[in-house]
Amino acid sequence: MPDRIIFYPLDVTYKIRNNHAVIYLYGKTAEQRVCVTYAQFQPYFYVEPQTITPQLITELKINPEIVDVQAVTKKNLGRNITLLKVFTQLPQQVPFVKSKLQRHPQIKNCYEYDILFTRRFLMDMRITPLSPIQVTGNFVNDHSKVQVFQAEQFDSAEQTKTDYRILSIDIETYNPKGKGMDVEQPILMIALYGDDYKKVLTWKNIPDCEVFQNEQQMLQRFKEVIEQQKPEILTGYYSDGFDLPYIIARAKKYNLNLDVGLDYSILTDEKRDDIKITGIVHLDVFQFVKHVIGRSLKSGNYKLDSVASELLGERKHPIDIENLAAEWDSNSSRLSQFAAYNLQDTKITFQLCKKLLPNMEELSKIIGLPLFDICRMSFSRLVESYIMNQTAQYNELIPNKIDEQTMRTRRMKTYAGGFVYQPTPGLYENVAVFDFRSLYPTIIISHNISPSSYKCSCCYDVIAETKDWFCKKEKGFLPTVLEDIVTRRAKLKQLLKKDNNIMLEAQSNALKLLANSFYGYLGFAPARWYSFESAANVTALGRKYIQSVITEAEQSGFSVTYSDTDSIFLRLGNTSKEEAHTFVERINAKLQGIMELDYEGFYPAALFVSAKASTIGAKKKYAMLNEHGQLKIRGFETVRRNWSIIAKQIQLRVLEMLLKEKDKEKAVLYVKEMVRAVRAHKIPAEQMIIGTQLTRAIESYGSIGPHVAVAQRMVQKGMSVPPGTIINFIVAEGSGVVRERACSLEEMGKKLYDANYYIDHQIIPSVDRILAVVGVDIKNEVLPQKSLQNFFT
DNA sequence: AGAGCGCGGGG
DNA sequence: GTGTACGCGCTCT
Repeated sequence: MPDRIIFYPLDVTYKIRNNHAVIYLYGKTAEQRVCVTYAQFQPYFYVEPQTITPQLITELKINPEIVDVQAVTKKNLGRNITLLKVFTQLPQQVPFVKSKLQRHPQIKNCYEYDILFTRRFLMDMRITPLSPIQVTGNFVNDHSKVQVFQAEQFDSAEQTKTDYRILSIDIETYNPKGKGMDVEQPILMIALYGDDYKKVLTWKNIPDCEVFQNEQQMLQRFKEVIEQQKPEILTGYYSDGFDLPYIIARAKKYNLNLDVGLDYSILTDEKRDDIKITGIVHLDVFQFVKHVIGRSLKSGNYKLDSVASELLGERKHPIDIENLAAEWDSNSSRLSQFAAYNLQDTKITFQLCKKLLPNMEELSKIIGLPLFDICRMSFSRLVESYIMNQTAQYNELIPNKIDEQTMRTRRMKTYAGGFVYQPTPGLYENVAVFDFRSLYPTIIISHNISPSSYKCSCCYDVIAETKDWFCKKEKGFLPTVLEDIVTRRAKLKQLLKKDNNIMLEAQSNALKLLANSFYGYLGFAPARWYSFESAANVTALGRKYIQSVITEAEQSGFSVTYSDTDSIFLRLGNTSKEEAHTFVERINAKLQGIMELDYEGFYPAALFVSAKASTIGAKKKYAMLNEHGQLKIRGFETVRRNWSIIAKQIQLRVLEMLLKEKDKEKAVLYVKEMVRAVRAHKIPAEQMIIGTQLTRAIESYGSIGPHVAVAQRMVQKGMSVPPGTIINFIVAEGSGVVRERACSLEEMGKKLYDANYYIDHQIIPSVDRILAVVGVDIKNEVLPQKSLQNFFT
């Protein structure tokens, strides 16, 4: 007698058992974690023959890897197409059989051969991650940490919600000042934070911590806590790139088996930049922030402190982590503050995860992909996955990915982008920023923009600028999918008016995100549904619409400072902030449908710099001062690590002097003074250090940059420089290219740093475009003699 | 000018 | 895992 369970799928994988692909769905019932297996799903793909003949089908069936062939009809961009559905024994045979059949003289093309097997299963079986399903089958014995339920059948179930157990992790490592990630150094603390467990593990006597003899025992305990806490979600901040790879590397050193997977699989970071744990969803909050919500944040960076501060109103503990190594060595009593700092990081990561989870959950359900994938995908991939999920409903064929050559061709072909109101470089006061993102979805829907409706033979209604037209009679697949998103969202908004439910809100956000990403997807070169003509006409129409808003803004007494694809920066002039609000309301009242101008924020000061070698303002490169006196810096590369401390410091001070203090003379004097100090070698060499990461094995470098040259000498001295090492170097005086003069701090000895290099390549580039805005040519200010010298010789 | 390479997040 | 991010800017060749 079979059992029945209500199951919430969280993640999916598959294994080969007895020459058969078996799906392993990991998730939970209302009570506990469970693994559901299913063995009746067969891999397949499609081939398009010249003509379908019984002989061809018979011939294909002789193939040892092919288990069945069926004729099917699908729609391919509006046209019907007859195909053969070719089933193989194993998923990995699909690409193999596809390559073989592609060479067959009677076969024109192959389709859907690169849809991941687990993805195919979810789509075809209509199994939606996180949505409960009724599973009929039996509990069986298997080598697993959770009960395994062998499924015979899946049925729909009542859509109820369940909670997930989250465990947040964060490590602190021994990392003496100035060094990058170095897995040769030990992990000092591991914090874990969940609903029933909030603890810091360490191996020195620190109050309120779980103290171990050594790092190895601490790591062993880390594994135990995961086993005891039984999280469904393990979260961290940049845990894909730091915490987990670090833990894996240290465990490897001690030959410690990190078999945390629910099938006893070992945690590994081999050959991938994300880390998957079988049966436990590893959510790296940073990935989701960076890919999905980053653009909507006020903060210009994605550091944990900034993001938590903005989303939670909670900060990291204000402690200088650079001092940890020294305090550790001296057994300082202040170590408990570092433990508290460590725990705080897991706490805010836990809270961020909880806060963002509804959005991720709804995206996961709407797009039909597991949370693991959702939290790591960029907009275009989210859109593509959503469209792929919709193909079944419309019987559409999924277009193939394209080859490298086509990709290059697509990338070469450009079209006029979104409207860019060229900012006049300048320092402005009272700037209001508006977001105009729902413009493009409306255009795609109302103008039926899609590849299948492009230049139809039945209607002719040209778009003035492009002389193109789109069918008015037959709706294209893509506009249909997009309109469905918009309609669903409109209904949700009605519901939200009555019931301000967090999940409905998240659903609405997910749909908004998809709708707003649709246009970008059409022009995204690797897109399966890429359509140059569609993208080009969307922007052409967009420019028309936006320009009319800009005209209106100007007529209302605002000056437009800057505008690009999705935002407009207005200078208030004599008008007030309230009038800006009124203006937005007035525009919104006129806009049709869901078209909407969002008020993004108000900035008392804003600085726009010019693009390189141009008097036109650079796109997405500006610094603004918000109402709380914080600088919002966008697009300046100097904030990065591979600039010297001195250059970063000078840039920040100059921006502060211009935006906060509004004192350009002071800024110029400051730069001149710093240049003089650099020239006189009054700045300590430490401030001149440029840190660049060695990303691979030293032998594998073709071109030898300054950091590689320094690393080569380190190797000669017998030091180990594994990939990931940050090479700190200083450019010393002398002749030859930069590489020949790059030295580590130790190698500097009595040598002097090359003042000219730092002035020309670090300091001036970090401020020249900023100061150019206020009419200062810093190069001339700093090097006034040059022109005179030329004059006299 | 084109190719090669590193940046972000973490400590 | 039916696999291999992204877009920009610097340095070397």
